[in-house]
Amino acid sequence: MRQLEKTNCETCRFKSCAVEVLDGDELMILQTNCSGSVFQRNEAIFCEGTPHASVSYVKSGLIKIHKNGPSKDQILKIIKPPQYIGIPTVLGNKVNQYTATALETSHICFIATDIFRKLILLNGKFANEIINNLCQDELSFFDRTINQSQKQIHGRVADALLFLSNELYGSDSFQMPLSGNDFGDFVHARRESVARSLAKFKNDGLISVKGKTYFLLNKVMLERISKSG
Amino acid sequence: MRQLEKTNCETCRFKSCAVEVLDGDELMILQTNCSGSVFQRNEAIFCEGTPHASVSYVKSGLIKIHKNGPSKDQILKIIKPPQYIGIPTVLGNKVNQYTATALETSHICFIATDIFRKLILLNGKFANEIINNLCQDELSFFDRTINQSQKQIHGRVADALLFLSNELYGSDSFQMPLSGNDFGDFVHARRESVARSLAKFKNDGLISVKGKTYFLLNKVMLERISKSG
DNA sequence: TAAAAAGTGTGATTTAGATCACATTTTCAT
DNA sequence: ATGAAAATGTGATCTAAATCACACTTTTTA
Repeated sequence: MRQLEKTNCETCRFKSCAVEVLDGDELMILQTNCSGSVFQRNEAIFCEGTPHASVSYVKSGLIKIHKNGPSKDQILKIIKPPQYIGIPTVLGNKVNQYTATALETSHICFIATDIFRKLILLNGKFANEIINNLCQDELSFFDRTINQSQKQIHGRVADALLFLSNELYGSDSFQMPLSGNDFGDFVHARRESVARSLAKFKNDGLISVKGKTYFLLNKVMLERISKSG
Repeated sequence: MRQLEKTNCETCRFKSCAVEVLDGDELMILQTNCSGSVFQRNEAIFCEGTPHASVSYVKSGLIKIHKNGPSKDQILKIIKPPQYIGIPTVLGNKVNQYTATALETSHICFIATDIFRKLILLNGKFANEIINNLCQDELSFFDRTINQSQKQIHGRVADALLFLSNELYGSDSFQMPLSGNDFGDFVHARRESVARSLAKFKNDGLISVKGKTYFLLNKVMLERISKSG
């Protein structure tokens, strides 16, 4: 059984926007019902199909949200901190509708569902922040869905590289957190197709790869490939 | 310019779950900032790329939510009443990220964004209902995305028929609200591919079509096709 | 009510990417 | 360290669905 540690929400360096608006009493409620844990690469935080009674909050690390489909696993999104995960699961259903797995060492807090709901009911500002969060999420998921389903493989792979560089790491070079299979699950393609696409990008001098380190050498061109599909 | 009519929210027969929890004062606030209008088939309620300052609420009719992709339009979801639309657009961005178009004559209410936000901040129960709504939405969108991107055409078309029958009309026969092109945009396929799939289903005795009326004759088999991809 | 426009059905052809096969490299456990 | 297991790269083949082409039907509007 995983060891959970008590957290100190009041002095937490990684407070969410939502928690920022809580008053003293509310923070105390959170405090006494929140605990944290560390997950290593490839450890599951929660699993599709199992019941779960906590909202999770990513304080550090990197998480993939994935779900089994008719023929393969699919990565719905990649989450970087600070961000809540599993809100829809916990508030909408009793059972997780997807799996969350750490892609690198990650610090996660767990907040009991009923407490989370209590905070929503108590404090409109908290609720408002959560709503903003869910809305932003929905919009970016729409975007991703459309791009993934209409572009062809080179465009999708270019998209993913730019996402990793711009959104996740904020740098033109980064350690690839995804295995070939994961990359495929992320861009709706097979591992082999992704490898071929990356090989072409290397060959064309758009990227270079040393071990797990990726360098985006020509982002302008990658953008163009992403746009043209 | 479209004519907007004052509504009476207190006596409205189509109150949302969220509005049900408002108290007298809050209902008054809503009342004075809510107006309605009727949209005919193919009329747009709001358009992608244009600014919008109201949340829309579908009281009756049927709405498609669609968005331009790199190569074609895509129907993200089909909304039946009672349901809010455009919450993410209005609360997340200033500009609509997608278009909403009536598929049949529809009654829509508009609630000014700042009022909607005010109600969230004022009443945690209202916020809670909105959050439930957004969560439910996200989960079903995940499901749909995975199914659409992993099944092949017959499975996707069977899915869509079952969705229309079970979710939208609650009947084994219904008037098809989608044109061939729309159907394609909904199941991520071309019009021709959909026609071929429907032709096969007709041929195999799974459905029959008279004009715009569809009869699902063998749902068990359609379920099986949907599952097997 | 006629003409134009939009929507639909179906055959023939093309193609992106899945699938298969296997060699090579990396990672992991003993 | 060493062998087993997992992950990766790349060529050859196959296939689902897009694309193209065109006849036919329905809807719109002048």
